[in-house]
Order: sequence, then structure tokens, then C-alpha cells
Amino acid sequence: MPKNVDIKRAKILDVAKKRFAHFGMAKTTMAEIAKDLSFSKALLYYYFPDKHSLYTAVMEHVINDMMQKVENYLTTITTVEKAVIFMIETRMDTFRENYNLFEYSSSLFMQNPSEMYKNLGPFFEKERDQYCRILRIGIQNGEVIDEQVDESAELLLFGLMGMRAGVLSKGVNSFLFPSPNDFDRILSKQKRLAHIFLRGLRP
Amino acid sequence: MPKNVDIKRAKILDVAKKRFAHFGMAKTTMAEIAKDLSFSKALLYYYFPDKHSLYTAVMEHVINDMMQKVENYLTTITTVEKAVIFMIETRMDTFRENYNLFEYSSSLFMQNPSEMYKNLGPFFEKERDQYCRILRIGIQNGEVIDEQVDESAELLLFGLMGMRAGVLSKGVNSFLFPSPNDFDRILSKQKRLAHIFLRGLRP
DNA sequence: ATATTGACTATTTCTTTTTAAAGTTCAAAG
DNA sequence: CTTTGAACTTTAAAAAGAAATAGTCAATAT
Repeated sequence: MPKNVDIKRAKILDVAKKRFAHFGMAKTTMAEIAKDLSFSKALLYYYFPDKHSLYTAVMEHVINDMMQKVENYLTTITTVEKAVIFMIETRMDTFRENYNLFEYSSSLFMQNPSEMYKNLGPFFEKERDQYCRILRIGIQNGEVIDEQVDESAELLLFGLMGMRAGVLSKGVNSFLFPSPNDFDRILSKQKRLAHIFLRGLRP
Repeated sequence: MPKNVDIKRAKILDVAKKRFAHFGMAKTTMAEIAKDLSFSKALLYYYFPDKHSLYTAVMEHVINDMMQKVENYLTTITTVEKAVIFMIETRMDTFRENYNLFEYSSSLFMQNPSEMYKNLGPFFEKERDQYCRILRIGIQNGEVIDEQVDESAELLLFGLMGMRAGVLSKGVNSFLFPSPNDFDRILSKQKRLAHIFLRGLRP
């Protein structure tokens, strides 16, 4: 059974997630989160050392959910391409739904990419590992032949990220508020890239 | 024969390029450029409407040189992959040699990507067109089969850009001062991506 | 011992003001 | 048509002050 402490932590994470996803990290104050839970600000610091840790914990939670979703799908895998597409779509959904949550990390990227990497780094690594797994499954299936799976997975990840950067750099103001249209364009480019990429790994 | 005006414009461009490439756009003043040429600041404004136009003109010049280099190479083309690699390398060389020149455009990207697009947009489009040409040659050679060349060229361009973003986001401070090491890592990843990508376009 | 708080302090962020520097214009001269 | 010195305007950096918010801690309650 979960300890009392864990339950409270979970409650805090839940409320914080809502605030962060709605208003973003910067425009959410610790006082507000405390008020939502109707207890004191100081108590937040009893459960989380600082705001940044709270944010990171929320991120981790969201990302783990996403990874779990993909993980489950992988058990019913049919083709490598379908797996990759599922992953891209799941990722995009997560991004769409929690845009303001990620926005903070993205804005860090603007100022200092390496600072951002401390936030999103573990995220990227999990994603890369996920792609690794998918590729390995493909190798077993005989769909894919690849000597450097880790490297290829990273290539794919970076390439897909490039679609995002490329599309967003074109639109006016789109970096601040990616329109649904932007999301669609990114997604479709990502799918096409994935298709070509996987084709390039065929035996 | 070139007109006198053109010669002077070229001289200004030359001096401005040196300053921009060395100290960057922001830390170069019109007064300094004028002084280098030992004529008055006001005269610069006789040849160029404003500083930004001068910067853009320099960029265009550098980019055109680069494009020309690739253009020449394409006449001696052997395989599509070699052409792409030549292009990637030429691009990287240009970037390395004129880093501070591009830095201004990159910094615009940090603040407002769409603003940057006004600077680098034409650049990207030329690059994309170049990739288009290469792919079309590949189609004629029978190396490549592709229904949507324009789209594929953009995919490749964005994908390669992703290698850059991906590598740079990892290193500490690397965005401000990409180390030679960073350049090498980007280049090698770009080459590998290009290889897989082109393989994916084979008949 | 663990959980909780109010009151306090320390930082960060935002605004405003100021000042210097750099971009830009223009009438006049070569 | 070119070129310039001097004046003008705009931008950018620095300083200062105020407000908001992150973070601490001794005291209290369970």
C-alpha cells in the first residue's frame, strides 16, 4: 500500500501539473499551488526541495505515462513503421495536451540549450531508447538491418526533431503558439521522414 | 564592364564581411566599416539604405559563393550520395569560416524564429532547391525514385538541421561557441543520415 | 517523530529613468 | 552624381527602485 507521504506527493503533482499545463511554469506560483490544495506554501517545500524539482517531477510523470503507453503498444507490434508512427503520434499528443508544460523547457532552449538539456535530456534519452527497442525488434523481424542501432535511433530522433524546428521556423509567431495546423504539418513530415528512414534500413 | 558604383558596393561588402565574420553583426558599427574604407559614414548610406540591408547583402554574397561551389561540383557528379556529402561539407565549411556572420541570424532565432526566417529563409530555400536538383539527377541516373522531390528535399534539409540542433543541445555552452569537435560530430551524423535517407529513396 | 504553519528573508523579475552609443538623415559642397 | 560634417532619432545598456515570488526556519500541533 502507498504511504501517506506518497499520496500527498501525488496530490501535489496532480495540482501542479494542472497549473503548469494551463498557465505554464513561469506563471504559476508556489502560493497558488498551495492555495489549490488549501494548505500552506511551506508545506510544498516539505515535499519538494524547490520549484524546479516539482516541475521536473511533473515532467517525469507525464513522460513516464507516455512511455508506458508506447511500451504497451510495443507488445502488439506488427511492423516497425507502425510502431514508429504510433510513437510519433503519442509524442505529439502528449505535446499538444501539455503544451504549456513543455513550453518552459523550450524557452530554456532559447536562452541556453544546455540548460534545457538538463530538463529534457532524460526525456530524449528515454525516447532514443524506445527507438532502439523498436529497431531491435525490426532486426529480429528481418525488417531492418543495422549495425549501429544506438546511433541510428539517435539519428532518427534528431531528424524528427528537425521537422519540428523546420516547420516552426517558417510560421509567423508559431514558435510561441504553434497552431493546430503547425502540429499537423510537423506530424506529416515526421511520418514521411520515418518512412524513408526505415526504408533506408531495409536489408 | 562593372560600373563604378558596383565596384564601390563590392568594396563595402568586402570590408563589411570581414568585420561581420570577425566580430559579428551586433558588435560592428557603421562607423568602423566607414573608417576601414576611410570614407564617411554617410556614404555607406548612399550605397546601402541601412545596416540590415548591408548585412543581408553580405549574407547573400557568402551564400551565393557557396551555392556556386556546389553548382560547379554538380557538373562532375558521380553519385547522388557524393553530391549530398559535398554539399553538406561545403555548407559546414562556410558555416565554420563565417561563424560570427551567421551568429546574428541564429540569435534572432532565439528571440523570434520567424524573424530569423526573413534572414535565413532565402538561404534555406536555395539549399532546398539544390537538394531538389540533386535528387532529380538521381532520378535520371536511376539511383533514386521519388514522386515528391520538393517535399523530400525539404525533409532532407530539415533532417540535417536536426542533427545540428540535436548535437548542440547536448554540449555545455556549445550553442554559443560550437567547438571544432561539435562541428565534426554534426557532420558525421549528417553524413550518416544522408546515407540512410538516400538508401530509403532507392528504387 | 512527522507534518504543518505563519512570519521572515533572499532572490528574481519588472518598471522606470537615465545616459551613452550607434543608426540614420540632410543640407551643402566637391 | 558623390561625398561629407553635423544634427537628429532610435536603440541598447546601466542603474535604481519597487513589487512579486521563491525559499527558510523556529514554533506548534498531531
